[in-house]
Amino acid sequence: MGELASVHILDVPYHADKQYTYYIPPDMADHCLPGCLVEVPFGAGNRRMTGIVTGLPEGEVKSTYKPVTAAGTEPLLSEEMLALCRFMKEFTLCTFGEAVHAVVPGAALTKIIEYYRALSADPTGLPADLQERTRLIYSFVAGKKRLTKQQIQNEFPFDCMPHLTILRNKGLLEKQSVTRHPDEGQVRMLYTLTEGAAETLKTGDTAALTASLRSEHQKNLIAELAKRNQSENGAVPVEEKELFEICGTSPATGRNCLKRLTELGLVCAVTETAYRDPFRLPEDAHSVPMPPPVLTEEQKSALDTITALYHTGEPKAILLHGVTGSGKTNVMLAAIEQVLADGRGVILLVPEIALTPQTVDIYRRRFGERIAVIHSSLSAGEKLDAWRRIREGLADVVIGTRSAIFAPLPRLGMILIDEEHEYTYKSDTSPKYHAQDIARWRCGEHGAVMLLASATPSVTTYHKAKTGAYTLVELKNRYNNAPLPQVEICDMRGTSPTSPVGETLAARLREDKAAGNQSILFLNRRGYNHFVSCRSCGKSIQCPHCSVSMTYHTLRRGKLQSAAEDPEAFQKQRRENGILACHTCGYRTSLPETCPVCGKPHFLFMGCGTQKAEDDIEAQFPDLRVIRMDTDTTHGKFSHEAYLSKFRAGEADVLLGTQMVTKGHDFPRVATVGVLNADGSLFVDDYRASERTFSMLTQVIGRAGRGDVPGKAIIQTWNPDNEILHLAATQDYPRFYAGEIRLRKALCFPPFCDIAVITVSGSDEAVLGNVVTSLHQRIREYTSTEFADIPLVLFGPFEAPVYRVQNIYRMRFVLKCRLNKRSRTFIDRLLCEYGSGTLPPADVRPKKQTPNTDVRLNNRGDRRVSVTVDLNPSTI
DNA sequence: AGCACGCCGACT
DNA sequence: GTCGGCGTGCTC
Repeated sequence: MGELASVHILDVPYHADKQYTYYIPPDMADHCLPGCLVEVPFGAGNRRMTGIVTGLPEGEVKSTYKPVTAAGTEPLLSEEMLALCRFMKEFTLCTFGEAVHAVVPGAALTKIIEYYRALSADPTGLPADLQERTRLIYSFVAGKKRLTKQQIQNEFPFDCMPHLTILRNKGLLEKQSVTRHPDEGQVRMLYTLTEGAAETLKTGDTAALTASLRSEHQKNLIAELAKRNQSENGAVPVEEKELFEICGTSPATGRNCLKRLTELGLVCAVTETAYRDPFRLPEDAHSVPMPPPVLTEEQKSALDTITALYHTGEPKAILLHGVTGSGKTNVMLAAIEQVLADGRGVILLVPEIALTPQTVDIYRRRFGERIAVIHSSLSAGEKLDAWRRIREGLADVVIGTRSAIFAPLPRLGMILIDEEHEYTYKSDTSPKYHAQDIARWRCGEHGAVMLLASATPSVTTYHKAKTGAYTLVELKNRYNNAPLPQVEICDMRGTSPTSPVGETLAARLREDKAAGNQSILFLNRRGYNHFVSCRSCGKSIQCPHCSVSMTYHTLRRGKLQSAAEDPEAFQKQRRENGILACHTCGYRTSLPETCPVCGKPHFLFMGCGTQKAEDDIEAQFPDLRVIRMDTDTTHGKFSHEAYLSKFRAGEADVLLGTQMVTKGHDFPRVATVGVLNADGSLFVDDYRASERTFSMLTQVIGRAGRGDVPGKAIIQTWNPDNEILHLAATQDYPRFYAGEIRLRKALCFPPFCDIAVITVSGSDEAVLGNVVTSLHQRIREYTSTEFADIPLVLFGPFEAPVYRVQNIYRMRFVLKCRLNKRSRTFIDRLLCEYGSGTLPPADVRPKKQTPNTDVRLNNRGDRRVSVTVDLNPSTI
């Protein structure tokens, strides 16, 4: 009874991700509960592995069972989180361990690190029969204390594994594993007067306490503590460091004094968990709580619908569709208030924290200390602290990006997803979950409400609202009945595709400047020139590791020489002033002197990115002050905010940038918004291209003319007749939706089917080809026999849109089908069969492998392939 | 991922 | 005969 544990082991490949049964040694029974972290021996070599106890099955101890070797003190995962991990494994086809990594902060998990160590520091006198490479590795390791496999591998261009195995078998190297325990959190030591001392103080004064003391320092410390003891809100313990600073005591003396005073029974230490929160407001900031916003009639009625649904106590999903400027935030704020008043917590997801500091600020000022903000630029320890604070119930308003959906609120009442249509809510690494799916599941568990908000909902969400799965709540009026910005679609046909600002927009920029207004320009491409191609052979310069063109970036600014006047000097200057960068893998290199393909010396610089736009605008309008904002300029933690506040303060006339300039910033003085290339996102090979373009344009247009300045949006395009552009110009979502949903139905795209993308990748193209062929055969076999009942259409195999990334080749299959238990079982089977990462089944393998020449000594590593699946990916 | 088992070719 | 490389399959 109770002596067995079902364990899911973390960090195992998909096909080995099963529940394993271990027996619990009697002394560990208290610590092996469902949700606990355990350490178990695994595999033939009994490697130490971390696992999670998922259940305590009944049954006999079989002789094959191994024992649990260590256990955490209390469950790390609640029952809800365990169930959530199981759901994610099934729903997204990830491993249980990957789900756990998403659900709890990394710092909460035990890590077992394996090291290699040389048993003798002397690299001479090695056995004679060792290969040169083996010796090389040994002398490298012998010079160091201990190294991980990766650290060793990084030193050598060939596969080290076989050599390490040999060295270990010969007793020259030793493998050891070290457990790194979870971060325990920081505890602050605070000092205060003992109760006895406090009593004395009540009857007498400070002098009564210090009378028996001889040291001046001790007297000072007591005086300060006494002062804090008598403050209005009871005793206020103080940190050692602060205390010493106030009293002007050196740390060494201070500590001695405290020790002595403790012995005398006058002072005692209390501990307090220190939750790190770098974005916490200073104390006085919440002294003036923000009053709740006053709602318009329309907003009030929206809130009533939401409240009514919330009070059913049953899981509900609502789409709050409000045109830009209709005050969705006010309704959300009010909804949150109500849930909090009901004693339950909320999660608010935003697309990207860095871009919405004002949004976060609104909530922070409203809810103060109850808020936890979660996002990627927190350190591991800060994330863990926030997580603990939420679990303890100390924070019940959680604001964050995608991963905040896992916030362990004990009583969850509502999940709000702002800008619901944003692609950032879909994870692109395993587990490839969509925050909305997790939200729906959690709301189901808690009987909570999922509230999706957007001005341009995704077609799938709107469809659910239209067909009754979600409740549709609409806000149709703009705040104060503010008029929509006037939109002008500018035909750019016949102008040079490299000149970013057309005549209409140029005139408008001048007007704005003259009137003291500001403008925002949006261009969906970083860099200077999008690509560089050879004048002779026409080939563009490709990244050596990926199959994409490299983008030219300038490093130094300066007057650009004209190419027409002196091609030689022009090119020399380009080479000296800039570099080529790969936006796929980050590889950077200088511009070559001659074409790598044909050897000719002249290049054409094509396409326009933000850098070039900035230069051109400055050349065309010398008196305009431009701020450029893209991932190249905003690397620092707070640099977004720095640029934005500079712009808000009027220190520039034009804000030029990529996507990030379009997100919810309110700039009262912006009169004009310009979209430099509206076509950029229109003809992407993705069924959501129209949806994206519509939403992007709507958002950009909404930036124009806030405040008392009438706004104008100028959309430059080479396709002025495109319907999507016109629909966005009039902000006519219903018509956009009607057209789009017809198209989706006719072509069978979501929401009328689901899409599964299976990717096979590997660094050996030939082996990859074999695996792809084999997998293709197997899919066809399955779909005509065991899984013939699944309605499905198979596309592929074909090369991924970017075939090669960092020297890994990628082939794809696209499956159109309904995702349900049955079709997931099918894909699960494929992953298990092909997921072992080894060779394809014998029947499709070439008879003889290429001879094991010196060039390809790392046979094993080269021939590995991996098969992954993405269900309803955010891009295809 | 890592380990052992088992098959086939090469070698004492 | 047996040693060793490589491929296959399993991990409580």
